[in-house]
Amino acid sequence: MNLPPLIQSFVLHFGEMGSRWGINRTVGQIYALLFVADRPLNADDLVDALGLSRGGVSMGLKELQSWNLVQLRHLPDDRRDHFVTPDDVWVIMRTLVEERKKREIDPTMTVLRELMLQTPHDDTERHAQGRMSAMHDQIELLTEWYADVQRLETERLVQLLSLGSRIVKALEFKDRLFAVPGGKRESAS
Amino acid sequence: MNLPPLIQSFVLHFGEMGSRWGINRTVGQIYALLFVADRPLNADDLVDALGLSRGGVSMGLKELQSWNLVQLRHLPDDRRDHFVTPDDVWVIMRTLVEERKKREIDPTMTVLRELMLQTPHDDTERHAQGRMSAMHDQIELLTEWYADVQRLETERLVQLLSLGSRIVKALEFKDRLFAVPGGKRESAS
DNA sequence: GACGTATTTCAAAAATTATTGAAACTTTGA
DNA sequence: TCAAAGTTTCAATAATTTTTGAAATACGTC
Repeated sequence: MNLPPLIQSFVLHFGEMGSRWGINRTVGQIYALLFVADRPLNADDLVDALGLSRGGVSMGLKELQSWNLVQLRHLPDDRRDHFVTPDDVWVIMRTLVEERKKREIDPTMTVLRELMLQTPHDDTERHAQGRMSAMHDQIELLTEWYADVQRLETERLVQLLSLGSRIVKALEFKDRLFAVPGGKRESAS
Repeated sequence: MNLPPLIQSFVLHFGEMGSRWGINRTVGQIYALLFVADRPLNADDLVDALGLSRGGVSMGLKELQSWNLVQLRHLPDDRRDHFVTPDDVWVIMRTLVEERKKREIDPTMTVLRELMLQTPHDDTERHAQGRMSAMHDQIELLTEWYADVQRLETERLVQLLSLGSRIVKALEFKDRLFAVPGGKRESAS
């Protein structure tokens, strides 16, 4: 590996974190380098810079493309494939959430929905189904909230995040105007 | 494995998803069973129900405890350790986010902060440091938002989530009242 | 302290996942 | 159609992770 020290530290860290993030070292390193690179890189660049095998780079890039985390880019007068990550870190974050949801949440929701349809057969199963139902409903609330918020332009989203929990102050003030249909009654606050 | 069909499907699914969630099959199955069980279970219960080895169950429980996802519980007149998951799925979700942040985000933030302090040494490093800085700032905004929102009572949180992006309507209305101190100047909107 | 029970540890084996590199395939331009 | 350049595949190998189960340790009671 032959990289400026700042970049090398970053790349090595991403390689190490890979296993916690559900990707392998190779993929982590390739992504890290593309993320900080100041120009599109091709497979040879990656092989040289990271000291990986040709095949490994090819597979890593394929995986990153399947995650929509890198994009193919062609340079004039060069028929090799080059790759970049999106410039906008918000685009990257949205992609990450989207893809993780697809891989880590959607399959479970499918199973939970199926299990909801079965008829419990004794108290133990009835209790289990109740727990699964609670899990299902909570995940659904979260994913629907995200689907909703995700449609906001980045600028509004940042505004919202910057506000943090001060948002609640605004809500308290407006409780009467924006009542949630069917919402619970509360003790006067 | 000897479980009612509804529970068995759930347990097997969690075992399969384990690898995507960064836990192993054993841990996934143990957690799933504890989550739906209608009483605290001990290590023997888990060995019998899941067909795992004694040692595997011990290690799995240790890992789940390190994640704060299961709690030790003692029953009267029984000196064996029993285990439960928290009843409240919101408590579970908060724990999960907390622990994933600790494992998947905090180490990277530490590295990013260190790399921010280094002096870039040419244009390539300067560009790389800019990218790292953008990554750092975005993650910080998100984690601070979460730290903030996380302090809300569950009821308020659910209220907020239910509102989804309709929250923006409220914000638009109140832009002038809740200006963020030090916020960016923007083209007139 | 000694006994019986419960729990943890850990080395070895099994299973899974990552990586290499050579061969096969694809694409492009002449 | 061919040759050269670029890319992907995949079987073999390496590395890592998971799982087992027997031995060691801890705990509680007499």
